[in-house]
Amino acid sequence: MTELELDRSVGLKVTTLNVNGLRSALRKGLLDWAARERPDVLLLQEVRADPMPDALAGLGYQGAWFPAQKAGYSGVAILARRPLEDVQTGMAHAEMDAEGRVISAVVGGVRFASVYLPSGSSGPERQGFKDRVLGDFQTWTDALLAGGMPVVIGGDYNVAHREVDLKNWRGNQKNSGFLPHEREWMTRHLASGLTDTHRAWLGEQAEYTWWSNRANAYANNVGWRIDYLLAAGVDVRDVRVGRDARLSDHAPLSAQVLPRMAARAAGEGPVR
Amino acid sequence: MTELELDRSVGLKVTTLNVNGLRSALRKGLLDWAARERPDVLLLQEVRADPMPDALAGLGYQGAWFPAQKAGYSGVAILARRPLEDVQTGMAHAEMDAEGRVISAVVGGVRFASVYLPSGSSGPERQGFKDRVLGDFQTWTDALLAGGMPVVIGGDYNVAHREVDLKNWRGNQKNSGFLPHEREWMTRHLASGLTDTHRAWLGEQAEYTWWSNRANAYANNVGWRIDYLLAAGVDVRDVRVGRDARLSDHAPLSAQVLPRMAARAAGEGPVR
DNA sequence: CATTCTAAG
DNA sequence: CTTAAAATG
Repeated sequence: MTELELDRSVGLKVTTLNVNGLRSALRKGLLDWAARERPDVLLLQEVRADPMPDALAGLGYQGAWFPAQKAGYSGVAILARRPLEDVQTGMAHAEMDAEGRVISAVVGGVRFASVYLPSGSSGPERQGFKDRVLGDFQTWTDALLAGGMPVVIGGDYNVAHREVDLKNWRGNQKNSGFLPHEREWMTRHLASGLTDTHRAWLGEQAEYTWWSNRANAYANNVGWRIDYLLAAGVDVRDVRVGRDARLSDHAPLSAQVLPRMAARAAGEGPVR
Repeated sequence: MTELELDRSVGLKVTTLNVNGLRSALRKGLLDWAARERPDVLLLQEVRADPMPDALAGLGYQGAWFPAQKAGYSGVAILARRPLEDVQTGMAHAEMDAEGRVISAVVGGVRFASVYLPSGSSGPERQGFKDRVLGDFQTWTDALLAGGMPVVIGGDYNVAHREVDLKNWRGNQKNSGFLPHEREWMTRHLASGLTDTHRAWLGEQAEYTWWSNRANAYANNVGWRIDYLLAAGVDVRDVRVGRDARLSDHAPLSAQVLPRMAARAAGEGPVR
């Protein structure tokens, strides 16, 4: 057994990725990427397909799927190379659950959640929906954290938190995703006991996870950081944005998740 | 001036083509094809676009367009490298004209019509529509022929006339496009004074103008002859199917159209 | 601008 | 199987 394998055996590598259509991401090389990166837990959003159990089975993944009622729309999934325990589809919220936006499962003693919060960019009606469900989602995470089990939430929040989290913060102060009340909600969300592991590990440097398909947003790195890995009760290290993966309009966001004890024993200083 | 150019100067080269989306055909090289083939008159069906006056303007074509009311559906056009006179959109038939299925214009003293008769393959309702309008279309061509002007009708009739006109005639006797009453209608249509120039020039050999996109119909040449150039009052020669063009699921069908006198003077024996 | 779905062929 | 549009992001 190599040192690398030893190192990995103490934790779980997790990746969150908005695939913008799983079939599209597969065409763009998701399988090769997964074979290379080998995350232990893969949290997918905007799957836009009914359950595809064979999608990553060849690489040893099993999965739990939560599609939207409407075909080709939204949908989340959680895949893992270890047993998935106590899968929970949805968050007991009729509107959110009709759109397939939350799924969670326990892997290695940690509850992992794949979350796709609504976009408000298509109009006032959807912004209203987003605004309403942010509060309900907070209620759900409050209950989750109260359970006491270690938690990792990965997903597309459709909110950039601070000015450093998008290229044109000045011009986007009136646009969905960087509205003052969305940013304040994110501040409260993090204060409720969830660490923004990207910020904690990588600091204040600008690094984005989503680029519009319009213009040349990606080439010019005109992006937003709207995908997060939030953690409670675990230590997290090696947080990394896979900017070059090009599997969708979002980048994969990965990290090593370590049980508190194991990390302490290693004598390092990981996040939280 | 070469002999070829001299030859061309006595007549008009006409091509009919179901483009299955003009934008798609442009992507597949319609412009290069037109620059090579240089038909004087181009009869297009299934344009599936609003008027695109610039589409072939660079090659010296002017056009008349008759789109369907429903965007992206059906639509016919007639383009020519000579002046278009007396353009007539539609056939004074509310249902047909709402679907942009007939347009005609006079070029060089000949009335050219671009026709897209309905498909019945999507179900009984559309087959019923097709069956009804075949009679109305015959009424329209009767009036056209009664006018006494030379006529060329080019288009997608969605009917194969005889057994030689499709690969699997036996298996298609109950399928739209080769139903007995459709074939009988075609027989009467031709008997009303319109020459099937393809049959007249090329004889009994099997040659198709459309291949399904399914399976490997094109590679196996499992096709149908459902596109026609029908003529009255003109001589027609050099009828040719451009099987290798691959501009859509249909092949272009081309011919030389000669005023009766010019053809007679040349001492040849053209069609009719 | 890219995705998936639908209607139509 | 392919096109174009519609909805959505």
